[in-house]
Amino acid sequence: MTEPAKSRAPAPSRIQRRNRKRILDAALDVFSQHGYRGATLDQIAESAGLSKPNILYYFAGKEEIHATLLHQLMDTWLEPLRQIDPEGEPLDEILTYMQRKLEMSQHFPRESRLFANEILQGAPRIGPLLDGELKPLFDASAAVIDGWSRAGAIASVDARHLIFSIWATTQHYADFDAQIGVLMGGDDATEGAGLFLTGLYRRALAPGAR
Amino acid sequence: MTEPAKSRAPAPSRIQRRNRKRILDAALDVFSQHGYRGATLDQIAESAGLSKPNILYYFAGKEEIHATLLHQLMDTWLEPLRQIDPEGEPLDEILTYMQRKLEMSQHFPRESRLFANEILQGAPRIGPLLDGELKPLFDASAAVIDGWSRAGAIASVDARHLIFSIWATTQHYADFDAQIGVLMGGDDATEGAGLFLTGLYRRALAPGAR
Amino acid sequence: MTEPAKSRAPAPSRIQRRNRKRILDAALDVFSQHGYRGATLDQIAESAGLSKPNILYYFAGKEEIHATLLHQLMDTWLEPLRQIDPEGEPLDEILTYMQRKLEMSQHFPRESRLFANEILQGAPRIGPLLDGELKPLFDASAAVIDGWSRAGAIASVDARHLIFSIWATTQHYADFDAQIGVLMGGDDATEGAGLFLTGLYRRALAPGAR
Amino acid sequence: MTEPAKSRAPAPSRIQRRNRKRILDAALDVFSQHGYRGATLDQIAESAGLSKPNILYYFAGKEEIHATLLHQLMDTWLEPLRQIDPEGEPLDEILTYMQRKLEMSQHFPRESRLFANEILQGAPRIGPLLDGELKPLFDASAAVIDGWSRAGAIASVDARHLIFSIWATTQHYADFDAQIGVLMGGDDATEGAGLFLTGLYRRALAPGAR
DNA sequence: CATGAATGAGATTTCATTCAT
DNA sequence: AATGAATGAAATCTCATTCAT
Repeated sequence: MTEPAKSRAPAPSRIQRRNRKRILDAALDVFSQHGYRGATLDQIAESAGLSKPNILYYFAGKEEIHATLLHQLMDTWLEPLRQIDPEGEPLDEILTYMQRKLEMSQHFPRESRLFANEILQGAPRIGPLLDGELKPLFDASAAVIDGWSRAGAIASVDARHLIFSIWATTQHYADFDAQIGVLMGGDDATEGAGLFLTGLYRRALAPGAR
Repeated sequence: MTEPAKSRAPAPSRIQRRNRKRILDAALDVFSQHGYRGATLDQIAESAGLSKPNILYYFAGKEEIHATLLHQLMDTWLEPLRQIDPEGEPLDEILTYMQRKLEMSQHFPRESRLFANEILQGAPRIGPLLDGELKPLFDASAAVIDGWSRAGAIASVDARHLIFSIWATTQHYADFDAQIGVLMGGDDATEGAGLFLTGLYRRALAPGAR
Repeated sequence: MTEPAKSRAPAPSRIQRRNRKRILDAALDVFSQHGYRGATLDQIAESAGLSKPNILYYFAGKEEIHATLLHQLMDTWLEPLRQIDPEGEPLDEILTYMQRKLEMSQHFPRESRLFANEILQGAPRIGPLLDGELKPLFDASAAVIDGWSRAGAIASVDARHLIFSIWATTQHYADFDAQIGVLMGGDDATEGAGLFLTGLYRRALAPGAR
Repeated sequence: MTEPAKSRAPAPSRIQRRNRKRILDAALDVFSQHGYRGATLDQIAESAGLSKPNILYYFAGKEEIHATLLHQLMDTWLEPLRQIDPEGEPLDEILTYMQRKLEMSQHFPRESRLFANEILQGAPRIGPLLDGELKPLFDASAAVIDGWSRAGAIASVDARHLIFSIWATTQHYADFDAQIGVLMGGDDATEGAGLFLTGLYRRALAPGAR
């Protein structure tokens, strides 16, 4: 007995799923490198190995592909923040959070650049998501950290700026990779970044530090 | 008593200077907000209050306007780095440098975003400048700071990553302003940023810190 | 029994072939009449009955259409020269060659004008073809004729200038048609041209003529 | 005693005459090389060493410069034809005419190309001149030559096609110079052309030739 | 006489999207 | 599910000409 067709939302076939993935992957490449306006459907189609009209069979338009990417991104992006354990050892929690963010930058540089591009241009397409998804989580996390700070478990800092600084320093390795590549010559920045940032935040957040 | 016109170099008239300034200012607006590809001459012309062909009377094309902005930017951008005094008090020098960079982000957010946009997309147009102008200065400054670090005048850090972190944290306030605006609600980030970063780097760089 | 499609080379569809032909035909009209710079894609599109972007769907740009025409032209253009038979009766061979060139002028005046336009402006786009394709054939043909001349089979002439004169006199009827139309009043120049040129070259090349 | 200003047509000053000459000379360069549509006022102004508006102070527009050149050209161009002496020795007269035309091509190649360009495009701007100036002279000259031909003073030829052939062969050395340069390698075509054409027409027109 | 400044009309080309199958 | 063909809208840039002095 086969399932009766309940809704008209056709269950996506394997091919459909595979093609959507291909398109999104190609689009991530292209959008993260050229920005929204600089990217063309031709480039995406070429990179995905599909025809242009076929791209538009799966997505209503350029905008929708971009929006889909940003939505998918958001979940991944916020995951580390969610994992901060208010009951954990404060300094460890923060350092671990920083480390996770750094790893995300290193493993998902395209996502980082896609996000940076969007914010840089005033978040014209992601604005609502920031307010709806990011802000509550941000506020909650900042409250936790502020609690630690006031309790003397870490140095006295403004939690919101602390979070900003962690975002900035970790994402920098993805977003400004072109500059880092030039300035580091042949040296790899990956390992040094982790060591440096760990030391930086450990010293800066050590409870009792002046 | 005015200077007699000695040289035959076609001294730009007052109108020329004014219009070039207008154009560059308008272009800075537009490029920093939409990126190179997203910006249109129409927008620039509109914003400059000049006709489109008139824009092209002053600059050979879109690319030249962009290049001019990036070149002008570079000088301003590197100035704080040049002002680090190898003979100064190490911690002060670094904190002052950070403070200057932060002020630049706050006073020249458009320039910061223009630069970020360019790097984000792989520095396709500014690449040579990075290698020719930025790298030597970067290497020299890093050497000075590394000297201080090895001498124990500041905590033991990798100077190159320290500089990256200063760039990242200070520029973040300009480049990610759209996000910060949402997350800070109505609060102004300006003052808090300075206090936070000063504290962060003071503690992290204090000599003798573990 | 049709050929099975074996190769994966993107065989141009019937529509493709038809449209490319239309475009090239329209472009030949326009280019031969207005020259490269004087021709516009608008005119070509209008004349081809296609939209302007559709023209650019088939050819990468104005330049490519022009180049395609010139390349196609070259083959046709050189055919009569290739047909000179070194073993044939010399005077006949030359007169037949002249006659063929004259017929080409009369049947393909647009091609002749396209070519003339290009050479007139210094062969900026066809230069390499002249050197690579035309010159070897020209040299070979001149050598044959020079052989005949030295052997006394025709009058003593410089073969290279003889060829130039044949080109000049025959192509003149296509290239300077506008002038000829005015000067001949209503009379048709076609028949007279053949008779005149045949007589001219027969007398001028007759062996033994002083 | 100076001339009283009689008419309001201001007598052209020395500077005016010099500048008009400069402009026409520059325009001849540019028009003959790029054709009417391909030429730009910028190029002409640059080549003349004058500003663009100043060009337009002397001539009402691009069209007028072109028209002026064509009118000036016509006189020079027709001069050799006028010099054919109906009372002279027929063969000499024709050979001398051919020689003069050839010299004109060699001394004034730009004029030849300007004219060729115009005719090639259907004589859109010189049409009336052909009908008004050239045709009467052409008809008269053809009548003279036809008289000689019928009288047996030269071989029996159609005078009109004879004139066309002389035009074609002589102008070819100016108009198709780019092609001739390639095909002659380093050799100079000047001298050979005269010898060849003299021989060609002498033999072809010798009275009594079959 | 001369020119720096400005522009409207138009040229080539790009690109997201739609059509037709 | 897929694609070759087609296009309207818009972007960059050119150029003859005009303005204002």
